[in-house]
Amino acid sequence: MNQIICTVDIVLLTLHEGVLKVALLKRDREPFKGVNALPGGFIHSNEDSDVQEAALRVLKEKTNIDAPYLEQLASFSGPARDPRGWSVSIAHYALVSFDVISSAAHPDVKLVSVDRPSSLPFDHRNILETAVSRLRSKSQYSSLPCYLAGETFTLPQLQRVYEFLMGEALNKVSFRRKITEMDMLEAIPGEFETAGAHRPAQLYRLKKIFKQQLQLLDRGL
Amino acid sequence: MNQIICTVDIVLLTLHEGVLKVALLKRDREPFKGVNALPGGFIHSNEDSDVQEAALRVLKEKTNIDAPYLEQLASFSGPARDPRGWSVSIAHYALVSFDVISSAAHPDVKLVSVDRPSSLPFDHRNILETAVSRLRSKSQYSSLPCYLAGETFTLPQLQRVYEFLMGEALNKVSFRRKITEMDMLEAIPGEFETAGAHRPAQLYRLKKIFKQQLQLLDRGL
DNA sequence: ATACTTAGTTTAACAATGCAACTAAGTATT
DNA sequence: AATACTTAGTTGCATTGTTAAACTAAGTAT
Repeated sequence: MNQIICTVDIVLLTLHEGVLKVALLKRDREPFKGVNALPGGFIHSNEDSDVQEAALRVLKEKTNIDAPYLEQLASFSGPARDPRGWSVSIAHYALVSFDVISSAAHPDVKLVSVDRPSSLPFDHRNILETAVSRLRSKSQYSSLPCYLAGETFTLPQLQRVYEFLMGEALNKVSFRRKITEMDMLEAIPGEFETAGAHRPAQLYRLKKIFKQQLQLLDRGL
Repeated sequence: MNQIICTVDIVLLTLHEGVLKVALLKRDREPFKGVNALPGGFIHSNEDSDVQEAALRVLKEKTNIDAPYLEQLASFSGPARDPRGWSVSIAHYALVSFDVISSAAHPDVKLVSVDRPSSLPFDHRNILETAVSRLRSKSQYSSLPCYLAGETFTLPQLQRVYEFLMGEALNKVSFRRKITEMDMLEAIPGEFETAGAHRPAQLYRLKKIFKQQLQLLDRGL
């Protein structure tokens, strides 16, 4: 059997200052030592129970972040993507609110806009684009964007998240109808967000059942 | 670095006699020698240019089939799924019409209904269920089912394929409107399917552009 | 010639969506 | 303290999309 390098990479995405950003980490070893790259690492067959656990472990070790939502993205493979040899990277993507990243406060983690294509090592540009495209596509008909909105949020806040990801303005009434239809949120009794000289907005959170399980719509937003 | 076993498995699906069937192959070596399993094999780093090519090669070698549509499904991994040790299988699924399988005429290929859960080795039951569920889910809003319908087909035939996969009767007018909207088929001039004592149906084929590229709908069927 | 069957289209009822205008509830201004 | 202003959240209606039923089309069987 031929030797194959087996790794995981994580595309950690967050919304900050109205743009979608990815967490990059300065590589601490060769190849590409010192270059900013997606957090990644080898699968450890002695401690990981599967690749998803490997991804969660790598993310925790390298960025000190426990991702509330992490999903397998795809495999990226070939003889040339890693200078060390024929490799498979099983890429994952994770969504967090900005405060999860800032409270983890890891000094080497850098947030970079996904649209400003700084040069990335390996095929990380390709992995990143696949992740962003998957996120945008799933935003059309699922509860996925909620994981970017944080623990609690108002409906107008959530609508702005959806609108950003889908790249278009959404009708307020339709949006709220669809969110109600998904039946994944619960109002936090008595909690409102006061954000200026106007009526405060009700705060919501994801129902427990939907913490790791996406809710899907039949007919999109 | 720890040694990890790196393989591909292929879920080859087809429609035959009104049921969805998966191609199984009698294993020619240990582990599970002689047992029916999904076609699979090691990635060959000296000849495969990526895992997709590995999957196409394995499928061709083991079943003599060139899959017109093959897509990555997901990775399945862990210390226990393969008795030889910690392993990753990058599973793919492929869709073919029944005549592709019968014309390949491989003696060891067995077609089995996906609903009759004959016992499968490794975690192949899980892989199979994931593939079927992905197929059913993508059938809701994409051109994927066309690959099960063969090279040429009539609209009523295609509708029956969609209905089978979606598990519900579809409205004829709506179905045809959505198919037109997808704009992925071309009528074959002058070719009709005469299937009994009634009006013949126009034959269609997938436009060349959509031979490997799915067409998606905004709002499902 | 007439009946029968399935292909494919038209019509009209019905359901989903989206806009505009409304009420609600706070802060800022006079 | 009354009024203006802003954003939250709802209501009603016009518009658009979806579907069932009925129709026409084109073949074979009787």
